[in-house]
Amino acid sequence: MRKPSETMGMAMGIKEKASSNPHNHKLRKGLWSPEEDEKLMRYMLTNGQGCWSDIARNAGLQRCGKSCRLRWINYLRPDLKRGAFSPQEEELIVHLHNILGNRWSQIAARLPGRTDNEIKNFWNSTLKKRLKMNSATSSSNESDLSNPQDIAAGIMPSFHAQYDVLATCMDSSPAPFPPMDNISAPNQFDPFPTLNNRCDTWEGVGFFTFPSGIAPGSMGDDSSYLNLEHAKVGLLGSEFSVPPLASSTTTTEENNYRSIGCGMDGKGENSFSNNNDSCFSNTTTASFKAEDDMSGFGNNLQAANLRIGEWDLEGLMDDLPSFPFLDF
DNA sequence: AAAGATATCAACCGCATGCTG
DNA sequence: CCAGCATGCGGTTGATATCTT
Repeated sequence: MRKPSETMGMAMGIKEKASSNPHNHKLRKGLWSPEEDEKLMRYMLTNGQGCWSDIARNAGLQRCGKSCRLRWINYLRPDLKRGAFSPQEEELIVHLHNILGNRWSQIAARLPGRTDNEIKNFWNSTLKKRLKMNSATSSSNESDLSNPQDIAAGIMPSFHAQYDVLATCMDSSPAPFPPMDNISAPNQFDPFPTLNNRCDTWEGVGFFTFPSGIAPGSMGDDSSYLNLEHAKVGLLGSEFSVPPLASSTTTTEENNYRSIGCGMDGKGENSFSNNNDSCFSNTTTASFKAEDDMSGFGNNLQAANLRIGEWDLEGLMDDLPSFPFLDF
């Protein structure tokens, strides 16, 4: 594992020498030197957060505000948790990714002290690979890869039961769920179907359980909508509790994490709000980002022209008690 | 020991949204 | 309404550490 080191910073310092020339007003790029870190850290601790371009200027940094912001968020923030992810954190990340997909900032908001970048890197470099290996191992033993349930089981053995729940839901509920056996042709197989942007596709519903009497899609006028208002996230036959958004910190940055507006944004991605009420009053048809997410059985789902509306995943998560094994 | 392959992660980039004048 | 700017997000890149041959 590569550790941040001064040598890296020094090396970059040399590389960036030209741009740090006082007569050259080009902004510096690349790795931060310890001196730059100190300047930014000192400024932030003294003055607090403000306009990032002002911070960059006032702190005497030849960096753009964006770069300063990133450095602060990902490295200098005092409340950052250092070191490797604990097994509990790993599991939580996997769970949250199943629910939220690649919404790293949303995931990070539930892992105090961790940054979206860190989680994203960890997912891409470690978890994805590990789960893929699990999948391969599992599938070579007993599973038929044409069956999504088996894939999910291979990737996340502990989630197998949730697909049973899904199957039950599908059996008893109308319209919104595409038939599982329509989901994928074996040779188009995305080795990772359950891990890609789960809530962007119907794959995600596999991990939701519904209270009795509430059938998925039965709450809205349009039966193709999935209303998650009362859905709970299931795990291992019991309710999987997702930790609430981090609330112990008071920095603006942390608040920013929590101030994502409700509804679907222009990117076609849904964003969420802490305001549960406003979320539901703001119904929007979601045309989820699909360009690189609809691999595997997602393609077929897209073809089915399904829509997901009235998401209140934020509310859903906030309603749940704390994740039990995290000692934040 | 050296070279190549792989893993890791800091930082950048482009795009989108929100705010303000 | 529009333009410009600041901010936030997710994807990607590239440098370096570590592992393997």
